[in-house]
Amino acid sequence: MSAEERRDQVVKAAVAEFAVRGLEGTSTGDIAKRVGVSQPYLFRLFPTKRDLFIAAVDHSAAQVRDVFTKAADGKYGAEAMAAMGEAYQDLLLADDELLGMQLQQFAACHDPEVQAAVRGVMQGIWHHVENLTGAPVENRVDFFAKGMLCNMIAAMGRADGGDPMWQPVLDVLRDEVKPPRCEPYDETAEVRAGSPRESGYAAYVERSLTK
Amino acid sequence: MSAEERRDQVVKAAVAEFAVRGLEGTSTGDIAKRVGVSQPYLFRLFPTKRDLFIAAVDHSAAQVRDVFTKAADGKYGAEAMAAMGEAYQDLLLADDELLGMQLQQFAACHDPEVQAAVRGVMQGIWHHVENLTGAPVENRVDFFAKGMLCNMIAAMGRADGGDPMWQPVLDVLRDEVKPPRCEPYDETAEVRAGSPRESGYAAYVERSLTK
DNA sequence: CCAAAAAGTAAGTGACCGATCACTATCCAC
DNA sequence: GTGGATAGTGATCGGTCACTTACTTTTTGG
Repeated sequence: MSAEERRDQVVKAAVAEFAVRGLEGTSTGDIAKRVGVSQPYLFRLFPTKRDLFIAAVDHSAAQVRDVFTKAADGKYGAEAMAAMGEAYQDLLLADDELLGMQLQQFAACHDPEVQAAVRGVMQGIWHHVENLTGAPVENRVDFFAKGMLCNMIAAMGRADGGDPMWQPVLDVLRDEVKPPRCEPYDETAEVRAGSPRESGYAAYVERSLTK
Repeated sequence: MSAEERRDQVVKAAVAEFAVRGLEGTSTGDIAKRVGVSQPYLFRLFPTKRDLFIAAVDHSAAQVRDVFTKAADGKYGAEAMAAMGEAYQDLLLADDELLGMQLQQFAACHDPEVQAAVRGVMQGIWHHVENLTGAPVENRVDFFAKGMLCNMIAAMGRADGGDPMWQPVLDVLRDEVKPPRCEPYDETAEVRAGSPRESGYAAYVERSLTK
């Protein structure tokens, strides 16, 4: 198997492991065992454990961006954001790993290199949402804030094992995230100067692909 | 020094250490060194490292509740929630440890015992806010969601070292968290059946004190 | 066919970590 | 003062972990 294929496998396994136990709680041996290779071989594919963690962060962020892109396909403005909110909640329910990485990547931000990576990744998602929806900053803040609350509630226990007291909260989130704010915003408003929006969505995707 | 005083010292040191490196990333030796006692002595005060972590979670949650209580003193409804939002943001700016513990406690939720503790603590804060403000669930969801977003942004880098791109986001948060929703809610609305509100704020404080 | 490059591993290494145990020092009631 | 409770420590143990080295196997291009 080529090194590149192995690297992909390793990153996926790393996401699965890091999402549960975090950067410091996961051993490289656990990841190697999941892939089915020897533990030392990981260090030929990635120089350090931290680099592997950052690759896992990048991978799961790319997944989120893809889901947003697909959800918003052909839509714009409030409609696009509604579809994205729904898609994100479905994704959280379907995929534990994504939630775990969200939690763990912020917890690992005490490491400057990880912090820089997380910052870049979150900027990417932020601009991606901006480009996909064209929504003003207030709506995007709301969108992201609700997403973070979803993460927190999911961390405390998924719907089954968890406490039913959060159910009304989740109901509110479902109702409110889908149309992120009740009052519609002005989709014809001009983009403010210096906004990354001006670079365009296509340009952004291209940039993130070539990187 | 009495064991009880030492325990308090240790918990405070544990908050400082755990907030940065998390449950798995912090060694008991680091905590002991910060307190100025030997590492084995920690295990006479707390049976395991995890128990100490949970004590740290409880401690920082009590701090948040205290800040909310003080901020809401003499106020109710929207006014109380506005004061609490402001107090929370000030607290986040003034106290790195609180933010760190917020991040780390959710990341450590893969451990069932930690998860149970975090769930209890967050329920406490949730009901506390409910009792202090009497605000309906939509407003509290908004309040908590914005708080989580604050945590995330702070994790990616505080105002100084960080990226200025989040400044407009913070501005929105400042404007919106203070009056949590622009439209005022009906403060005379009857409390829904089974709501913890019926137990009353004073009763809640008493319960949390005797615990 | 063969040599070089690439894929992959077994066996370690030194450091660290949570927890235990056996021990000492200090205080206080009688 | 003495005996018991309590505060506190040094030494250490079994185990783990990230990472290295030195080696073997497989693939591949000429």
